[in-house]
Amino acid sequence: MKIYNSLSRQLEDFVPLNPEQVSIYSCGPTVYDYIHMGNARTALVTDIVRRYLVYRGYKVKLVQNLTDIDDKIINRAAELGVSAKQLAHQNGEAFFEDSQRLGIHCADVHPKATEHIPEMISLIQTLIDKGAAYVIDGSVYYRVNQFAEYGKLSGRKPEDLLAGARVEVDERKEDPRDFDMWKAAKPGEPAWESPWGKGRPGWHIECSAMAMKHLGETIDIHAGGEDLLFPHHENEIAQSELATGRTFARYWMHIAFLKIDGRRMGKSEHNFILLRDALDHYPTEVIRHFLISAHYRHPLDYNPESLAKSEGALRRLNNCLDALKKYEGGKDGVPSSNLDRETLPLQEAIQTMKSRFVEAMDTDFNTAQALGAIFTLVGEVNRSLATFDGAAAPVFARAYQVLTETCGVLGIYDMDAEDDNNVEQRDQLIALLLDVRQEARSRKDWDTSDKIRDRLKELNIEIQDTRDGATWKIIS
RNA sequence: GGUGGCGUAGCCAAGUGGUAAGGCCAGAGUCUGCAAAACUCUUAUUCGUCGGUUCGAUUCCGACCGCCACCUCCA
Repeated sequence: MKIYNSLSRQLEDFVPLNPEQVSIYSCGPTVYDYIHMGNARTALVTDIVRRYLVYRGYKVKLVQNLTDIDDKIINRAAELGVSAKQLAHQNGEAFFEDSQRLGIHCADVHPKATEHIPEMISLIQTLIDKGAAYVIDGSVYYRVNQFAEYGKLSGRKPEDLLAGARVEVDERKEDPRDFDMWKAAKPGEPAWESPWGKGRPGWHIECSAMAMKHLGETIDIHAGGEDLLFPHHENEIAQSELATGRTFARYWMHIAFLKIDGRRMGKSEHNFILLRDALDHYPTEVIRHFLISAHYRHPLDYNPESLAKSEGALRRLNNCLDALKKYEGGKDGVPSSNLDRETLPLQEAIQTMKSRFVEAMDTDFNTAQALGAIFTLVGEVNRSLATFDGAAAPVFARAYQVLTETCGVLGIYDMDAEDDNNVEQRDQLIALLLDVRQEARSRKDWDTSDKIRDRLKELNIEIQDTRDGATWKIIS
């Protein structure tokens, strides 16, 4: 299994530090607003990485933080006339709600910055003791020139960082590259006690402290949006590695931006689509399919056309799976050797699909390629479904199992879609109507027949007349 | 100015030093009382442009053109 490591800028074999448990830290959102589709992409990729590792037999511990104190939160709270704490809490809850609606499983730990102040203070103190930080007017700065490897993640040299930089240089800092780990409190701001006076943590220190607390000094995979590569992740490395003398994260994964109209979807651009709004318009699986239709390191453009394409693709997948479902768990009846020979191509297609899926996902989680494998099998199954009818049930059952298993890793098939108490009665009523309609049809009473079809359609139930009689499905 | 990335059919998107997965759309067909839906089939001699290396390049190298991102908060 290979992962592209941003640190080495190449594909590397994935070998977890502890074979018993893979540790993953994912940079979560700053909760001053609802999350948008770009945030969703990162969260979804992390979710699928985790699901796939589990599928491959690993145990995984995933930690995803929430930044619940920073300038944006303070400013937004002031605008709204609520406390920063309250605003962060509300948006934190909304974040969990939205994530869940996208089918993202909860992380094992969702640490919050404000609940780890002691750990951060301790880490900062360690760095001060090592001469890697200094205090000015109650704020603590990291001394970048103490860390020889600074810039190793982003490939930036000290001179690069100065020339043409758009940073407003704080004259008090020893070096323009130095960054704050602890911010002295301004009047009226939320603040915590510290050895350097009242204040609050800087952005980068929280991830260092929380990742190390929950996953140890060295973690396997650290993931986040590509915008975090510099300075956020670079600074996390500087803080953590200087403090512990150990490698902070072994594999760095950076998820490319979601774009809209060809430009980055971002909060500062005010061009974002909220995840919850998208979820109001499209099913979970459609949005997931869209977000994984391109490889995670490639930009993806959000637009209604692309979502419509995913809807079409999902329809194709669901039709196939629905047709296959009736063979689910079919007893392993031994097909006649004759049939066995005839279904050999399908049996091989199933095996091929599974190995192609694994190969694709093994190569840096290539979801686009994995989808290709899945849809290739869908075509094979559809052809076989027409050819073999029900006689090849065991093979169809196998196809169903493999397809649901792989689609389950990607989260693009909702097996329990209609798991509802009223379903049975509804089904019986519709069956009754179809019965009546069939009688009308045999009398060539097309008026009655069509009336039943049309009226059901008004109720979003669509009839399809097939060779084996009428079937129906719910449309939206 | 520095750093990184991208440019594959009408659209989206994989991929490989040996001749282009998959999806959407479109066209044709099957089915049907008519439909709808579904399914099947068809759709890039070609991978931004120009050079180079090679028996052979879309894939490697160079130049150029176009687009994007990071260097300030943003996943």
